[in-house]
Amino acid sequence: MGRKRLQESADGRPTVHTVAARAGVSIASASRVLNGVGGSPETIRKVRAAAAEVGYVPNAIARSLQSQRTGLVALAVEDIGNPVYVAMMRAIEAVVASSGRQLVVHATGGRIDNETTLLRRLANRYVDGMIISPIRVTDDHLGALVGSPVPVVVIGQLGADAPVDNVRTDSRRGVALAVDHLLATGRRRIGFVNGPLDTVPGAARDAGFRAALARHGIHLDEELVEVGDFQYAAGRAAAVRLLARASPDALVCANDLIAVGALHALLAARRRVPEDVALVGMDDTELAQMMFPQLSSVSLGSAERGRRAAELLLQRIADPTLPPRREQVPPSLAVRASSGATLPAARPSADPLDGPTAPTPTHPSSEGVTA
Amino acid sequence: MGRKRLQESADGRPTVHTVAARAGVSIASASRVLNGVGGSPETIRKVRAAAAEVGYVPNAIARSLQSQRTGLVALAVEDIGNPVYVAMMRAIEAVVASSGRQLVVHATGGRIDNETTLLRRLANRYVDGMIISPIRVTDDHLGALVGSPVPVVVIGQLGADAPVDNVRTDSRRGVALAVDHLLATGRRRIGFVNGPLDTVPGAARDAGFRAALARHGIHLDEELVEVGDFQYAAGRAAAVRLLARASPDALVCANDLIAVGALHALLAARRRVPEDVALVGMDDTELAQMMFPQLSSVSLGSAERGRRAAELLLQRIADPTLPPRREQVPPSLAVRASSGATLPAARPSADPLDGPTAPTPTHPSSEGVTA
DNA sequence: AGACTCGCCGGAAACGTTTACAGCGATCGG
DNA sequence: CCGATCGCTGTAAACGTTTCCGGCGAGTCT
Repeated sequence: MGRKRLQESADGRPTVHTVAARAGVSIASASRVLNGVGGSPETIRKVRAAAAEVGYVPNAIARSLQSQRTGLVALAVEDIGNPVYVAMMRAIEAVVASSGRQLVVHATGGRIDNETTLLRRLANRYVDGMIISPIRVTDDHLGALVGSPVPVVVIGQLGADAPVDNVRTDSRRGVALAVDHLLATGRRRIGFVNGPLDTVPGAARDAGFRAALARHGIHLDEELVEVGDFQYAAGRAAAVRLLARASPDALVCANDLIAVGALHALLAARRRVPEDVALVGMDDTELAQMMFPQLSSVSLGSAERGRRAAELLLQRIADPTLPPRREQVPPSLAVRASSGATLPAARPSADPLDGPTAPTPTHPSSEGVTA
Repeated sequence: MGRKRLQESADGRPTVHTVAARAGVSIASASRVLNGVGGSPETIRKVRAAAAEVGYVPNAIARSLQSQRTGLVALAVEDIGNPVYVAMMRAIEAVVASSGRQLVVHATGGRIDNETTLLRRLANRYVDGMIISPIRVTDDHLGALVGSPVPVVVIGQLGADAPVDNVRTDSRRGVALAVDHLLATGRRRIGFVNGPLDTVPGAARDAGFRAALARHGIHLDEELVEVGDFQYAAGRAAAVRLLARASPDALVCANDLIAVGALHALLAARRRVPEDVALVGMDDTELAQMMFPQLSSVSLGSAERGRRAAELLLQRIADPTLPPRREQVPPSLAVRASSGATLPAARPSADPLDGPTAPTPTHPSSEGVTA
């Protein structure tokens, strides 16, 4: 009852040997036919028939071992639930899939050790490359990055000299877009709900906010700044704290999740949006359009960044000798109902579908004002 | 300058041969030490030192080829952006990661051909198992499922006789929970915004809605039923159509995304929620709690289903001879502000954070009323 | 007609790991 | 003091595939 040696795999499934034996040819010929390279018409016929009869499917692992490539690409982000990463993931998945590869997703929870072990584990060659969007960057990171045996593309800010493929945006300028817009529409006491300052985006957005106010010669009242983390619940709590001690007429949030939390806090505190307080989020995720009123949001081009990162990665996999490249996606501002009104103006009853005074009725509107 | 044969891998990275040679032992001894099984103290010391010096990392592919397991688990869902799948994915990721494995994610877009090719491709053994949540089930599916050479667990409704591990919920009863609740709070003209009827969940929810009304002896006005797909935009459009021709005092939505779309449509049409129209979604995703007012929603235990599916899969990977099992997660109803008021009652000013008349202030409240 | 090319074929060597097996010295018990 | 036991080691086979290379028959060119 024992399987014939060298004929079928351990679990009884057919191998290339099975097919070859059944077709009466060598495994070399069988392999060639199955890969569509070479073979006489007669051989091709016999091998195809044999393969079909036994239901042969090549073993991807053995193939990988031989070809030194797995057809897998990894993506490591902090939280696969954050809509901004969902958008990135969608874009990446699309280009990765179009190259016949598949995506392995890791949720790092933003923990440094997780990320570095992930990077080090790359050395075991289980994937052909990796896209990582680290939220904190340490020297350890950098070391693991440059020493990585497989291509890595980083989405996000990185030291200027790091010899690593990198696609980034300018979130400082993104925050400035929001501030400019709010000032232009008559807001004066602009609050800021940020994520942790020890993260790369948190620090950049804080700097951007302060710089933008300074550029307009406006003194920043520290009471108007609050910090939580990049989640909904924390954003809501932070906004509650801020509202308890200050009365902003506008709120910039470092994140759409935070912005949604802030919207909750505002509505619960009986402030009208946008009449009493204008609200601007960041990342311009689908969430922004799902809220009521729809949220203005600074687009940091997450889908675009994902797409470009994936393309960079595929190119580097194809040719590892490429010099490190850096791409930049400019931010833009999508103005929607949550910051649309400078005062309770008469509503133009244009589109019955949109919120009070919403100027942009189109659905996936990316018609942002690029400063 | 050519690399020494059998010493390092094609790209110059150390192999077990490198380590063995450097330590002056055989590759068998090196391998044993590196796997922590056997070896004299002296050998262990030498091998460890050699491995550290050359920075040896074992090649996962070669290991997989030998051990016949990859340490990867696949998850195939329709849309990785839908928060219900995000919740599932999180839960699955947690248990999969705790077993030292990693998750490969596929977005099928709900297209049948995609799903079946995915299932057939399992035969190439690139993953140790797969969790799939098909939205439509054909005979082709079933064929590929039962014939699959690697374990597959299905999340969702499946033919009663299919010999496949399966975790499901009872969405018909879920819809009934919503209808009962709305009737109990005095609603009489209950509308229903559903997804496509040719999908498994769409059909089940339609049947559940009709059965629930019939059970209460209520005639269903077909004007109160509308169909779109399971996305936000389509849900919104469907709700707009429905509101244009009928005046429900409550709306059940097959999905939280649809419910959010319906909320938009309602607010834009100047219907107050819940005073004029009560709103209940399904899936009880994070989105439901992010809306204002917070949405009542029928929990179908998506995280729980994901968790259980992952456990089933891991068990079957460990022991493939297990008989097929089926688990059922009961639905429950989370009542929140969007259906909380039967009439504009006086607000208990309990928690300043919550919406008008919100009865459940706790955050990730899963305190649903299980009927 | 003979040397050459050319297409096809099969044997065998890789890819990098784990592991069955056998050998071998040292220890232990009688 | 000698045979059995035990722990350690190295050789080699396996996992399933692709591919290099030499051989061979049939044509082609001179």
